[in-house]
Amino acid sequence: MDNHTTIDRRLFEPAYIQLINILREQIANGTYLPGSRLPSESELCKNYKVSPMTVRRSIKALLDQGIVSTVQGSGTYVKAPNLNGVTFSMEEFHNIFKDKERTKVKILEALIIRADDATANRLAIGVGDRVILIRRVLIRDGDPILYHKEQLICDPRRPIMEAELEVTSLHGLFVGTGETKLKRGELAIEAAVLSKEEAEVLNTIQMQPAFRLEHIFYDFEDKPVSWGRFICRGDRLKFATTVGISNSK
Amino acid sequence: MDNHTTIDRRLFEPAYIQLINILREQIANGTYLPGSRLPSESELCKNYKVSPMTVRRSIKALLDQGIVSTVQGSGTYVKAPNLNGVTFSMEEFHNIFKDKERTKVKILEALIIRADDATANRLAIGVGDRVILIRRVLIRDGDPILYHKEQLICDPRRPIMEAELEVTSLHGLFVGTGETKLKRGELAIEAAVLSKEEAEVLNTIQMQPAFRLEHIFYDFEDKPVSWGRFICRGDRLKFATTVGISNSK
DNA sequence: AAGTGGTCTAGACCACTAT
DNA sequence: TAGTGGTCTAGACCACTTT
Repeated sequence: MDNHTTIDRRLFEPAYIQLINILREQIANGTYLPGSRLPSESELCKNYKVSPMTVRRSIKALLDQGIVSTVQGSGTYVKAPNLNGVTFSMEEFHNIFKDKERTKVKILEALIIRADDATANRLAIGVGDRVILIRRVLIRDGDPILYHKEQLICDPRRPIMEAELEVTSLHGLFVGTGETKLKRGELAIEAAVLSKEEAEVLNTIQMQPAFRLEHIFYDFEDKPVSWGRFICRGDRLKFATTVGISNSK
Repeated sequence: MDNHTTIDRRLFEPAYIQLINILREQIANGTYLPGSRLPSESELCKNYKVSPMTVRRSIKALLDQGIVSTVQGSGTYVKAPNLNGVTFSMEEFHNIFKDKERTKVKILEALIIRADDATANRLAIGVGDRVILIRRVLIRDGDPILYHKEQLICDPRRPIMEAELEVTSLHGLFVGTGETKLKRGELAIEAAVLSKEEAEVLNTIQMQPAFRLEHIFYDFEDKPVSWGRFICRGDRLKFATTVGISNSK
């Protein structure tokens, strides 16, 4: 009955983290199989000598990890791994930017052009209105790995060039500078094959599989400020994730 | 000073949800700009007449949504939207399976073959060992949209065919049946172009951009049970998400 | 009726940051 | 030193499920 690990209050690790790991381990080793019920919250309180809020916090964490599901009035149940709530993170993508030593951003072009249909549509402006086009390539260890093409609305109230380039600086997009005037962004991943232009910039051949990450950013008035695309060779990027109990905590 | 919305205890909506929405709205309308500090937890307790745990729950939710960050001893700060913690869900993908009326799974082939290099490697068996190959196509409204190719280890202790097909039934993979013996799975999205075979199954032309979702599932002894790939035309699938404050709650 | 999870209170002590 | 977030307690009441 008391056949379980205990929580060590002397450790640096908080009680609710210890309880998360205890329950995760018990699920991982088959003590509680998919579909079975975990001990009730009040039982866990008694067994591990912690307060209800601490138990709830631990269970909430397992809930967020997609490992269990709760049914009010009934109990907490171990979920079978499934593809339902799976998410893929951009961590791999993000890592490209992390070590600034190895990566350099090269601006290929920055000029004012007239908006075409697609651009006018996405930026909610008129066809032929002026927009700023920026083409950048991100180079790691001398190797071009990411092509970024972006169009920004021309705000007459703002000074044009240098400052504008900072509105969505690549670094700002990724780490978040805290000084932005941007409220939100919409992102989408598409499968694509490299066009001739894209292949040239990325120093490879046409028709190779690639990811396109399209983004539109909005200001606090919900007006579009910029839209663009990251293009990345498919063999340089992978979105990976796990379901169920992964071995690394 | 008391210039704020209040929490209505008569509503069905819990207090912590109301507080989440109040803070989200204030961030969305620019009351608190990116980089600025939210009122302290004790201030929020006083202002909205709720207990510390309720305030913490609300702030934890904003933290999980990537909208704010907390610094112990300093405060809670509004984050500028960035691509750092962005995740893409498989919801769109999952929706393909949801209405069972419109979608049918057709088994193209199910037979025992000898493992090749790639299969032996992923399933941790020997080259030439017997595996079960299943090729399925998912059809929606008469239109083939998803091609699934999977290889399962032959477990001599299990009866072969019918039962085996259920180990990773497409429906089971997505909704989670609760009866699985699977502990965890690893997933990865790759960009690809359709091969001749894939294009034929999906009733389209070669070299079209496509997503490949590779998966490996493990049992409770951490032994691989199956590996396979979903192949989907790029024009039938899009992974989308938002950063910052999205307009829909 | 008994048990379960969902919400919430009104405090406490600690680690950390700012000044 | 004062203020902040991080952890935790020991209860309470409610909505819901199970028997």
